[in-house]
Amino acid sequence: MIKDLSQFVNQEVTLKGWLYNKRSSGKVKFVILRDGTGLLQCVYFKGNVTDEVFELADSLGQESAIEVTGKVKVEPRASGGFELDAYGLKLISESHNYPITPKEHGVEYLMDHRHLWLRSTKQTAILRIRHRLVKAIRDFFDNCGFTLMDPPILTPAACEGTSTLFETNYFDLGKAYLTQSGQLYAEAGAMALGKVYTFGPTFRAEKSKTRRHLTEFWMVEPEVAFADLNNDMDLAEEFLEYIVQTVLKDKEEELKILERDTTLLKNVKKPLPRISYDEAVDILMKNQIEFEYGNDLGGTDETVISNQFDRPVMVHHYPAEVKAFYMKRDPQNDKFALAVDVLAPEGYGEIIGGSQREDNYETLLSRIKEHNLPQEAFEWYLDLRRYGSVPHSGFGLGLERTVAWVCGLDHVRETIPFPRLIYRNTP
RNA sequence: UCCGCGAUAGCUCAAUGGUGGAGCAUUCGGCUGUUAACCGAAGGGUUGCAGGUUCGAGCCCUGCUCGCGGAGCCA
Repeated sequence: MIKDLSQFVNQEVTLKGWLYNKRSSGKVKFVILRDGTGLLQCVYFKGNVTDEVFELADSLGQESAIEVTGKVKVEPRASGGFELDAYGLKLISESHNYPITPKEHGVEYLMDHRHLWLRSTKQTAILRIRHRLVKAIRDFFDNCGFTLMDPPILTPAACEGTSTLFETNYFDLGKAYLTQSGQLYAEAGAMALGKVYTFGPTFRAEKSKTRRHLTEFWMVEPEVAFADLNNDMDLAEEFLEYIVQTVLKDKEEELKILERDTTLLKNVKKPLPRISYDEAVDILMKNQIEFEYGNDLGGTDETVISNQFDRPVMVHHYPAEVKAFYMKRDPQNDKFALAVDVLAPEGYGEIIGGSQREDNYETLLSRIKEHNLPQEAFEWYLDLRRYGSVPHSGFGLGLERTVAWVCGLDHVRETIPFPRLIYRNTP
């Protein structure tokens, strides 16, 4: 593979891949090979190679699948530091009029050709960082005694009762919905295994049209028995530090390709600042932001607040009214929910939302009624409070928002191979 | 659902109400060290759709379609 070439200097190698680009200067052809691990400039001199090979090099279209043979040379003039003094060239399969040229393209056009756009340097860097992030997330929880538990994707009712969900017919049982969160099921898991996490796709049918929204996205949701809100925040900051520092350490090359300024990412270390909703509102007031006390924080509010800090900030104790029914209220003041949102810096907004859960049967039942939720569908959830209920907490981290933040992208649509947006479900 | 912006060559974009252009891509020619190579030439258009105003509309007006950004909702 191209990434391993430093071990093969002055040796003959044969590599398979695709033609990324080519340049020519009469009797010299520069063929840039792409193999998924990097780029390699292959040099063909007329006279050093057969006429057939030279003509073939001349006729290749962008993204032709090829096999090249030559000697690896240290070459400061080539990007990457190595090049191939090439003499062999085989065509595996042709490519002509490749739709994505080395010049500029609009996002809409690139998204129409997403299946091909994925081959480009920037996109492969993003996909590798996404992969590393996913692995870091799994490693963190696996090493902390969590058990992975997969929740169902088809669910009988809304988890939180607020979002609009994708609906489908489920045989004779009526409607089923695509899950918007695995959390309620994770709570059942926490009562069985102590510490669990779910990690899978979730769906929202909201007509959200912003750079932070997808209709299908991935979320990781840890849930811990015998944990209160403070334990939850402790876990969140340790978790964030681990996954961000891991990517910084292992994906330096990819972050460089993306021209990511990693100054602020390096600050992602515990302790993260913790402020209450009231303190957050004070910050808004000091910055002359128009804001009605009691409302949830909007996108611009989050940006103003997070700009006050040099690392992610945790905002806790939100007004209970703007939060989900299952969140436990503060025993000191039941106007507030024991909830926490983690806001990423640089305007990336909420990447984590979590809370301590209501563990009292009577209270939870009355919340379900207040929110006009179908009690029958939540009987199993109420059982968790009937049989050995304990304080427990958890949070959800949006993978795509995290990838966008770490990569410094201005839209989550580039963080997932095939994004699903309200006006796009292809390719 | 609401607010704002946009749609012109395969792509990215120009064009004062008066003969629709450029760069890249494609094809052909030139160049023995190119770095989104460069130089020369050629082909390439129902200006998103439907109406209207005007002697004349890519440009002005109305409606529609599609897209982008934001709000709300949320991770």
